[in-house]
Amino acid sequence: MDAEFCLREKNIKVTNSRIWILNIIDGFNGVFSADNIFDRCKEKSINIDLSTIYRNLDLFEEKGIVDKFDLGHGKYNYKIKIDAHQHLLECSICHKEVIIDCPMTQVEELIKNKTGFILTDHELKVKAICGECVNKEKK
Amino acid sequence: MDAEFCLREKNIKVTNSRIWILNIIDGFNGVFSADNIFDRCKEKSINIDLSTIYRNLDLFEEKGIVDKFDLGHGKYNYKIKIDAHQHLLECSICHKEVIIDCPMTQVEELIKNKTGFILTDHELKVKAICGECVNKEKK
DNA sequence: CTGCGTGCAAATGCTTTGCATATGT
DNA sequence: ACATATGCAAAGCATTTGCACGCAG
Repeated sequence: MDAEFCLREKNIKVTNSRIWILNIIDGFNGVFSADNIFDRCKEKSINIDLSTIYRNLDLFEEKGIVDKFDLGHGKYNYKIKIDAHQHLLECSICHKEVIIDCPMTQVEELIKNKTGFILTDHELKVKAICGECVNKEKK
Repeated sequence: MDAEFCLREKNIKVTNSRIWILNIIDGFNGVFSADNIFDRCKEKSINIDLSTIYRNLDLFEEKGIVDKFDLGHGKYNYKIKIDAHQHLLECSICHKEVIIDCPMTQVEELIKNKTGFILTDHELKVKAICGECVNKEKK
């Protein structure tokens, strides 16, 4: 992964901290937390503050570079977004559509965490009603 | 909902706090947090400590009465478990099986939170490999 | 009676924020 | 040059814990 390219591509200002963080993240295969990055920095004697890590993880999430989720341990975990396919949600009533990032990432991690099983593939179909139609129905 | 019955059924010692909490939870339709319960207690002038609420929510989660999940707001949300169907996960390699509670609850809430859409139905198929087979593959 | 449940107060731990300085474009 | 990013220290906030007392079985 070329960290610098990745940053430019997303219109994020290129800084040393960000390059280091991206490279470190890339070294973990899979899930990591803010202080995993912090620890790795200390190992490498790179001085990056935890707050900087949090600020950048937030930024990366916003820019679609990482996913942020929770496994119920009272802290956030992150994961590089790869193969980030999307799903189309269509309201069964008014047929309005929205696109969402595949929500299975977090489910995968949850299942891995609870059972040790690794999801290799999924097929997800959902039916949904949009908020407005729900409200109309109530009246 | 008969709170007392619900508790006995799950072999949980019946206490006033627990009955109150269950009844309050039942009054919310849908998602709630620990301090939603706390606030409602204060409104009703019932003296239940937040720590008691947390302790009991943990217990209820363990006993399968509620689901605990996170919407990315830095706090936990809970939801009464209704229609708690399960999924069978089978390892594609050794065919070992595990049963998990349907993981879509959290997805539902996440989607409701992000898009306003309410999921009304889902169909989920997954392929998975168990931890041991993953390790064997690595060698 | 006896152990579990609870209130209270304090601690914990992750995450966020304010501010002065440093850095990238 | 100028806005943005960062380090540092301190604050914030949800959740947890220790302890003495109270209550259910």
